[in-house]
Amino acid sequence: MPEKLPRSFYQREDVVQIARDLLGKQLVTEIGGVRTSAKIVETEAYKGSTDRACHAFNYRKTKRTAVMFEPGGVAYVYLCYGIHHLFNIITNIEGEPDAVLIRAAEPLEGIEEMLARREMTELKARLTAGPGSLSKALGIRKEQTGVDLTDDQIWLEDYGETISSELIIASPRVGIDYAGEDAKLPWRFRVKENKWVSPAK
DNA sequence: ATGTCGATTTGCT
DNA sequence: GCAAATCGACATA
Repeated sequence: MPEKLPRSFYQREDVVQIARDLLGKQLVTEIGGVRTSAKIVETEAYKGSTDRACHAFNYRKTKRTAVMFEPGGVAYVYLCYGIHHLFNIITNIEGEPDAVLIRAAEPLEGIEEMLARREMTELKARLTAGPGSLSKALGIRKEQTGVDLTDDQIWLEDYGETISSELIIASPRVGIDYAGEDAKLPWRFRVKENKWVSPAK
């Protein structure tokens, strides 16, 4: 039987380690009465205290980032470029605004529903490759910000699959040139030679 | 296959 | 005002 990841998984201190650990876990949503799930194959870590690329850098708190200061184990969904809903998992203890962005996953359950949400007819990697696409396929919208990940709307399951470290590729995050030196940190993780990751750079 | 561009909320200058 | 943790449409080659 799969195990729902407990709050303690998210409340650990090292957000980079959590980003690695999330590879191979299943992201499950039950929104609108339909269960959909996908196996995570690509993530990125953001650390509020020291990382210029993070929205809550230097503990900057706004209406949008307030949820990042909550104890680990809740969802942070924000709108990027005015259109895309990007799904993040808040980690660490209350007051430490760290997050992991889920960038890509392999579709497993509810594929018909995911295709319908994306207005697609054929199963292609595009369905869930890239943070905006993935959220749309799983039915996640910014209204889900603050949802408790140990509750029954959005959660993660562990099927005991571990991705060995040789299969994890670390690389710099994209689209964050404004972050200066921090843009070079290798905090993006993906599963090697996996067809479901977003286009490699 | 590669490039440019528009969509359109949020927060900083 | 403008640029952003993006994507897909459309153009050209």
